[in-house]
Amino acid sequence: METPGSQSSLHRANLERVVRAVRLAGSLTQAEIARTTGLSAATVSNIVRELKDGGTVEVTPTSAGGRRARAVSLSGDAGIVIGVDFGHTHLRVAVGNLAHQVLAEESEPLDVDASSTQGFDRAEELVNRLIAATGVDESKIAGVGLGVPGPIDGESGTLGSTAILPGWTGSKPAEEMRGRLGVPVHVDNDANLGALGELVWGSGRGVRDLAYIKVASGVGAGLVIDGKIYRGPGGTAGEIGHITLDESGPVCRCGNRGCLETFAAARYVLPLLQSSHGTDLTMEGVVRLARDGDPGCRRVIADVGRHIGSGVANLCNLLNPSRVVLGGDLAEAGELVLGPIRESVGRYAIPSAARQLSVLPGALGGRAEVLGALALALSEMGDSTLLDGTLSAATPAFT
Amino acid sequence: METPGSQSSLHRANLERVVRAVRLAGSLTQAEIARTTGLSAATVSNIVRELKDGGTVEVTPTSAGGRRARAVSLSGDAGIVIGVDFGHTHLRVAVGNLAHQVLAEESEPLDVDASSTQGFDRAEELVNRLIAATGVDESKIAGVGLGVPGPIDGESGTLGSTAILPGWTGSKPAEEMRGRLGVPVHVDNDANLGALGELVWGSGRGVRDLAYIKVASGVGAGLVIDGKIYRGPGGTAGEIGHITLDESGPVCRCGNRGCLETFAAARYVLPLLQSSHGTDLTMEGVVRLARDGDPGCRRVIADVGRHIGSGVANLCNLLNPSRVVLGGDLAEAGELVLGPIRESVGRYAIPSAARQLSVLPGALGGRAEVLGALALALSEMGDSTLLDGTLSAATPAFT
DNA sequence: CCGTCTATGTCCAACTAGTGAACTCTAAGC
DNA sequence: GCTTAGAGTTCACTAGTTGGACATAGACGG
Repeated sequence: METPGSQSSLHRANLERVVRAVRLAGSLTQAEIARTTGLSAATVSNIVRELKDGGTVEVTPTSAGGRRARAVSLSGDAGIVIGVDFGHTHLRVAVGNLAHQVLAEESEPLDVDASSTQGFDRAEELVNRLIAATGVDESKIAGVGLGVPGPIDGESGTLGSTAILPGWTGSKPAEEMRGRLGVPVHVDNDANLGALGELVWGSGRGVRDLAYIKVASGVGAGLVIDGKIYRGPGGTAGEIGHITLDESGPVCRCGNRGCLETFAAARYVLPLLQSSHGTDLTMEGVVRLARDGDPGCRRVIADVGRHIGSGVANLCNLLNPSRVVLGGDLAEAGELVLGPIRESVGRYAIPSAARQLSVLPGALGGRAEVLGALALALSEMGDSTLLDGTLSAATPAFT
Repeated sequence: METPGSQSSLHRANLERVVRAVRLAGSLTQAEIARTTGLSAATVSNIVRELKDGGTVEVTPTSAGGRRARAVSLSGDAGIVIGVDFGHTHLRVAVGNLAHQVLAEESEPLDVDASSTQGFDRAEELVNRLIAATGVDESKIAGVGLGVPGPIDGESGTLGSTAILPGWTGSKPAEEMRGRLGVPVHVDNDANLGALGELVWGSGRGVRDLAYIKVASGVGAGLVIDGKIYRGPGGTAGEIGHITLDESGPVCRCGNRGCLETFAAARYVLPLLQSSHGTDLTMEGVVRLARDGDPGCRRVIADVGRHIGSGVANLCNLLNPSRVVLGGDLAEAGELVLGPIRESVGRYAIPSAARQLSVLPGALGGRAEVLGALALALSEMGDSTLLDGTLSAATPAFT
């Protein structure tokens, strides 16, 4: 860290290499570590001892001078990460460890009109409750990922104007939560986190580039390019909801006309069904009715799918992701909405780009965002954090 | 290389670090190298000696035991790279050195109907001529970047169907050229190379994310994300020309209707002016007439700009690049086309994304692609190639 | 014109960290 | 019970970086 490019940094890199290998495999013997990392057995021996002393790693079977295959695995309590997701109506929290396991997860309703302060209070409470429930040491928290349903200004960390949580505009969620929990907090918007969540734990496993389309009260997309969230220089990448589909279409809340959102988002779609199906319909309800065979709801969902497909076709021509994952309430409609999407993509995207695109429903449902927040905390932390001793009570008092 | 993660690799990394620092600064003293790289003066001393012996670096003023500030710079003949660009009607070749300087550049007309073999023959000839002209040693060629006006299949390196160079479909340009020149050849399509060229030498300097829009007989975009060409998993990213603007618009050669290309590309636009301005009009001619005040041409160009702006607005919403550079013949029209583009972007893109977007004309004109090819050769080579001794006749006979 | 001062580059001894080879240990197979 | 093979450790060695001592040369001031 101090001296970039000199033995100590090499050593650090090798430590990380070992940790990464162990994490990916879950559990390895030293010999296997040596093979997968390319390091010599002797080096691995030293590194494993160092990590074991530091507490980041556990050596399972024998403890003394045993010989046969001692499995090395990340010690469960080396550090934990927390994901917090503020949704339109929910607050969700998940606790995970550095081995990418989710230890606990819980959600509770959140009043939309609540002030941001109340929201953060509730979040802090729920985090503490979950930590207590899992029985881990609070000091082991390595980082927090935070999802908010609105645009975040990259530099200042300020939450931009969002019609979803009216009282929250201008607040600085990362700062707030850091103040309460005393650990690094990383924020991003829900679409980006959903993308990351599906990539790591859901329908995007095995892919490096993914677009996560979330249809709820608005329409947004989270882009993951080469395994990392792509935010764009201004932090507003992925605004698929405001692609223009029809220059003379309905006026959108963004001020333009005929945005994809005006054909697909709940706030514009639900009114279409009000005269026939009553006024207190939700997107969830429409999906349920459609699955039960209601023709009107089916038609509306298919139309929404077609329009989303047009947007995805544009996305596909421009970005050519290998996978598109549909999230939000609408994903529950399954083929009722995916079919029309695929059809539209097939029609409007150039064939070579469309051919190798797979459009899948999200596998995580409403959990995608919290899990993405967890993944964000893990990735922002980097593997090095757990080697710094700040976590694992390593570096005994010799300074 | 053999042993990833062990002193020799550290040494390699440090060699590269020094080379990179020198390249970026052009010329540095050892003390400055030590400061910018963070390495110790002793290490720098050793590394510089090694590089000097290897021939990759030159030490300028004194040669013996002098003390005051000996400038270290990349030796001009440590290696050269070559860029080759096959355009619609041109063949362009540029020769550059590892210090990112262009040593020679030349273009000649190329018959569209020529076979690919003839084209490669001509390219080989021109490359040899330029090498002879610059007086560098042919064995110093480190790599070649090759631009072709059509889609390249990433895996096989096969040129896809392209209406621009009819006889070339199915050829493997990289293989062909490698066979002739005997050095690594990297291919990409002209839009991607144009993007890279403008990024490194033109209107994109200082930016990390850029979209280069090339309007010629077709409309394509090259995307650079975080300093690297983004091709997408299928290699077809950037197909902005086939974004659908009007579902019931004219039929496009891609089979869809109302693609951006049908409103902006030469093949669709020129016919509009045939009855009034004659049949042998070129895009260049239209631009010239427009600049001279011809109202019909001005109108057509403005309309093209508006449509391109719609496409850019979509691009902007989805990807949020910090800069869009317009290339191709159309760029010569300057504000006549940029104005309408900006206007359209302002209208159709979400404000937060549009606000920080700058739309600029290309600074390199028709040279963007060759220079991009040069840059591709440099970047694909990586800094390490010139440390391998394969180039610089290092590693004297002691094995 | 000369001494002093300072920054530059080089040399050397010390130290860090990885490696191959030898060695110890265990469990399995005969 | 003996052998064998794989696992992990120890040790001497080597590669490579570092801090400090040293030589050098130009700038500055007298």
